[in-house]
Amino acid sequence: MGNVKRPTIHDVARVAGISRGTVSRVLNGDRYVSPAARLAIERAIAETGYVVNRNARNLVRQRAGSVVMVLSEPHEKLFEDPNYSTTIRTAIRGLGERDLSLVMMIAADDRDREQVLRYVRGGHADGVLLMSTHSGDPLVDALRGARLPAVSCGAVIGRESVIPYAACDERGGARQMAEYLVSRGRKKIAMITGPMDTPGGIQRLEGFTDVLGRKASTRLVEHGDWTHASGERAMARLLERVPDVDAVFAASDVMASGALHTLRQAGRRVPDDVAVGGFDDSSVAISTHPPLTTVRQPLADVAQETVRLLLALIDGADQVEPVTLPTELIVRESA
Amino acid sequence: MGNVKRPTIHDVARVAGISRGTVSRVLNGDRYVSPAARLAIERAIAETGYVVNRNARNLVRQRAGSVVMVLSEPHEKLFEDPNYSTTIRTAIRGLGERDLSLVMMIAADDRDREQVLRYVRGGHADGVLLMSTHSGDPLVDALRGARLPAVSCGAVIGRESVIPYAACDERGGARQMAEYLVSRGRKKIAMITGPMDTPGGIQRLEGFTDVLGRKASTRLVEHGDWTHASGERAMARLLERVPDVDAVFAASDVMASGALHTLRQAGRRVPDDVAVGGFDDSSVAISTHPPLTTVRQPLADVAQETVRLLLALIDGADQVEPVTLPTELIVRESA
DNA sequence: AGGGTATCTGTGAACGTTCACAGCGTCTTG
DNA sequence: CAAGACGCTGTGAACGTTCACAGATACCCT
Repeated sequence: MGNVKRPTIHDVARVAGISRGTVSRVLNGDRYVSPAARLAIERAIAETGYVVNRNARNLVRQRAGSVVMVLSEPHEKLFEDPNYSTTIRTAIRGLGERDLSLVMMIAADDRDREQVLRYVRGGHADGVLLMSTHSGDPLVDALRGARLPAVSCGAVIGRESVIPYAACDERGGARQMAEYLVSRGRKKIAMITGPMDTPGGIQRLEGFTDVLGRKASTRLVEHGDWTHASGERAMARLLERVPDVDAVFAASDVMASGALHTLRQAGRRVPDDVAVGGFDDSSVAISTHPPLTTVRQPLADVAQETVRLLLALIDGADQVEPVTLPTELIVRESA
Repeated sequence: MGNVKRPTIHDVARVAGISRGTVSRVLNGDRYVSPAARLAIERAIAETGYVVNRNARNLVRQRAGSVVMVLSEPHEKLFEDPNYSTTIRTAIRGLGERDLSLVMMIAADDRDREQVLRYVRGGHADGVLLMSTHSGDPLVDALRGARLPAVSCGAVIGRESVIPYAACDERGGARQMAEYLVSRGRKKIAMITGPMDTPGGIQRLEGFTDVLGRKASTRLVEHGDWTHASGERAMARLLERVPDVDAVFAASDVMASGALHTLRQAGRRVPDDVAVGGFDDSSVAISTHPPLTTVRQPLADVAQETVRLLLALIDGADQVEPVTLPTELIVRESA
């Protein structure tokens, strides 16, 4: 649009009175440039307003110049978390320092996945950042087949060995919550899990059973699917089966909010009759009544580590060690 | 990594026994290609697994090959809405058909904005998709200066004439809610607005006063900042000033949830004593007690229109007409 | 038959970089 | 003083496309 022609490296060279080879060298921080030349070139760059053309650079360097972040949300759950915002922002910054841009793709259905696959297969990305990918996802194998650097933000259960990841210590976080409920004198502690094909689903339950041991009988465990409605239903089933339940740990704040709803309708007081714990410390945690005691994840750190691993892979590392970071218990009024 | 060399258009030409010019023609859907040549080339493409190199194509075409979506979230509000997910997905699909990829940037603070500006100024994007930009944002003028196609998803108040947009009819939606509350016999209807530098803040209040007329006295209007806490505080002030208030319309579900909290603490029953209306139909709308009557926006349609406008601009249109789409009232139990 | 279209094809020259190479001073060192 | 090392510079050749142009064939119309 009405763009005046952009200055090229030739223009800079001409203005500075130096060859384009040397200009390229200062652009890329080569050692062998005389102070005089460097100064002249920097002046010329400022004067012309030169910015490198990424297409030309990436063409000759044989790179794509971008990393694609794939959001796999099997359900209609989607964004919802402030998680994404933090993660995306952190990723953008980390990648930006290496002149990589972050392109977004969503892999919610087969059509989406097809598109993602074509994209990465086509060599249009230098790496892949997987978000909330579940274990059965065909994308994982496809990506593996494409031999492209890929890292997951959050472990991909059953695939830890095939896709490196940075994640928070979900199991440890669940353990914190369970220990807290026990320490408050709760005796009959139930759990509402997430889907058992997600890391959050599996590992948060593991942490729970770590603490409760054989007290964590199947009678006290119900499975949800992260949604509010599933939290409601799971709580209803628990109340029916174990009327004297005095605490419930939901694997997400949203499900905890559903549980609160059911408890209220059943006339139970929270936390007096039943203590409720959530997970995520998402925005709903403070909009429920009472506000949720929950587990906070170190999202920014996880994101940063994810990017670090991916960059290492892009730089040619054969493999990288997964990273796990600790969570924090946030005590509010629901427990 | 370990990538075998990717086939180029030359390889396809060689395998098909046809010149690269003709290959390029079938790739770009040119009319003048004989059926025989087309067939041979398609075979060769399939055989070699050829995929066009975007850098080379974009280099010669003098395009960036991507559109950047800028998320401007002045506060810590950030993602939160499923809004984003829908919008992003729709945008990816729409842009994908034109071989444009969607790169994400966040402009929450000056450092971010600086980065965004460098990026678009540098010609690294063919267009800009503005999300939730507020009127004072320096980015708007900067973008304007860069003479780059830019469209906002949701109007930028005070800048409607400078940045084209697709948005839902916020004012009409607020009108729907106000009319509904009136029709249910509510007499003292209050409003909790959003920040008055956002379209949602201004236009939802306008719709409210459209219906209430002089009954919408300043006594009945409180300003919030979209957060839960601001909803709580605004409601508290309203209760103090107008104890006999019998309905409140909050400009967002999150603030409505805050209002519910305050009302409950004040011993008011919802909807019996006070009806509560929200806006957005976001995930919190069904996790509150009682579930919120709210206004749903046609997000997918808005996103699609936004992309359409941007593409028109990229294609060289001098200007485009803004688009406004109707909202829908969702009646639940809070009103 | 001859001239004009319409359809199809191949070729050369860009697009804006980086990178390897070669060249040339100057300094150090044996 | 020759030989090498070091610091710095310019040049040519890629990278993989598209696009304009020119040439070739076939067809239609007068």
